Amino acid sequence: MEPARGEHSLAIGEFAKLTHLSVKTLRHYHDVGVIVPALVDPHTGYRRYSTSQVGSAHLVRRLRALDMPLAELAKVLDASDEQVRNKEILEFLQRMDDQLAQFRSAVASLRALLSEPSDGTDVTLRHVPLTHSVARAAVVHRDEIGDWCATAFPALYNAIEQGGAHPVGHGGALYSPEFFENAAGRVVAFVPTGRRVDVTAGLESYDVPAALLAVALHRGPFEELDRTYGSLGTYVTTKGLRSAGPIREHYLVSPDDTDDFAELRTEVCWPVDPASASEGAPK
Amino acid sequence: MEPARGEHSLAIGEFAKLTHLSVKTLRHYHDVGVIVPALVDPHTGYRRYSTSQVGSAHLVRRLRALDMPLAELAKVLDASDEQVRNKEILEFLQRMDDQLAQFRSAVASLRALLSEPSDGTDVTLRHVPLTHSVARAAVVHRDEIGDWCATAFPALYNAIEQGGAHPVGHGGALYSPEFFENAAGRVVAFVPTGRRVDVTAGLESYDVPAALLAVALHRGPFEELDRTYGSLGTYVTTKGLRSAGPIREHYLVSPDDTDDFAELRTEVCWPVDPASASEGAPK
DNA sequence: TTGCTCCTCACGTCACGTGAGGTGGC
DNA sequence: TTGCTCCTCACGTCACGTGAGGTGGC
Repeated sequence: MEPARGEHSLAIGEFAKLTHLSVKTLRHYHDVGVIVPALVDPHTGYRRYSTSQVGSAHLVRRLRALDMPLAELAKVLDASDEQVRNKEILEFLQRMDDQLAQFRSAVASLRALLSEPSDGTDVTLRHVPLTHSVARAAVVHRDEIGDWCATAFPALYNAIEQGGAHPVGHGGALYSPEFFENAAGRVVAFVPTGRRVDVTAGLESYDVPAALLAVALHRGPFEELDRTYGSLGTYVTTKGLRSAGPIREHYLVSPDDTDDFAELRTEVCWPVDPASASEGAPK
Repeated sequence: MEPARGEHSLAIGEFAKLTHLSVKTLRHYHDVGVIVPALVDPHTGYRRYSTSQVGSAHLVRRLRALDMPLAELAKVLDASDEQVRNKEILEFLQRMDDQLAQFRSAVASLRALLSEPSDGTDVTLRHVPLTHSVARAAVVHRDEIGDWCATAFPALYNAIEQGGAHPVGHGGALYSPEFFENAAGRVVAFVPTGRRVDVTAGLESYDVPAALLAVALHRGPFEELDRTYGSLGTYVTTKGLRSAGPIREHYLVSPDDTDDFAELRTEVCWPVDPASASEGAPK
């Protein structure tokens, strides 16, 4: 890219003043291709920027202030079409709104932890029978679990309807230990149907196994599930129960039912070995 | 720290389930002293966590969701006193409010850049004489410039009053090239007094040098100063003017005068070599 | 006893910042 | 010509994640 006629060229230090980006930052942006100098002296390696690059540098500064990754930034700047570029930026701003909401709820969650006493969550033991269901399984990262469920459950309910069947209970999911221990692992989202249903690609007919479950009811947003997991896990541990199989969640009141996440209700179910439970009973 | 009587011990994988922190993360937190296991088997190295540690792990998760640095987190958790701890957290939440405001203004600044055309800022050339002032100088990082000015200027106005003098113009500051090029550099905040004033420690009597200034008026928040710098710097470059000395800002309407940052008015002044200006004149 | 869980390095990632040591431009 | 600006490595930082390779516990 050569400077057009009438444009003037700036040394990196001058360009830093006009853009409020540091020299170190500018060199880094050159390395990764975010802002490439209009000219690089082949002999000395001196970078020369054109005054016409100042505007996009200002854009870069603003997008970086909002933590847009450099790789995405490079793509945005490369967008040949002006309108494509602005559309991508507006989509990014949309994601920023989501982040803002997350931020707010993180603050609320911290305040709640400080103000509310560690609750003595009620735990009940419950036998559940094998349950015919329609399910979708995948390896999911914890960060993406919300989005994944948001597409999985509509697909499941839709498939059940297409199959001429009806849900006979709330949707739920099984979480492998790796999901918690590695922050990513196999998740099975299911909706019970009571009978086998023919399903389309991407879904499967699945029998949720019978189990003895230690169950606690979680009230509120999913980000605060750790508290209920803590109470339930402490209960299981102190009672000397041995865990048996993937943890389950039952979505009694889900985001499909309410926009107020304080109203969400989730059963957290910790499968336990019946032998360990009966050992504890006589005590 | 040994587990108290009645507490039960958890392997790292179990602790991960109760806290929703990954095993890798828990090992890292051990390394840096944020969450130290209640017990480490000296033979096998196996970590053992007590159920009483679950609560502080939940706190850690929330503070990390708000990007509290681990070093600060370790201090918060070490706070012997319960009240000290909560006070530190509430102070942190206060800082979060500030961050939230910054985030909003970053979004606004991006939208403004997309919607408003690159403005043809008016630039004027102006000779200013040497000006007796009271000043405070320091090496300041760009991130801290706002806070630094917020303490510097009240100190300057106060010293002038104590010295029985009066300000004879708006406050301003000189910014060394390094401030822009390295994101940190010498800054001199000054308030003109028209005469010498005896000053207290930390301040100095300072003569702002005479200069020929290329001046542009910036309207709006300081985060958007880059746009005015871009216009002004482009002007100086295209006119073939040589810059001469640190850039100055004059705070015509400052945060002391208004809470609405859209109303801020800042003169950005680019000292230029008079010889280069007269060369341009005949053209 | 099998496999699962746990362990410790060592290195990678992301977006720069920090020197060291050296050369070019006005 | 002096000093200032610019250059390129190489390494550090922060908060983890990613394997590799190996051992302990039920």
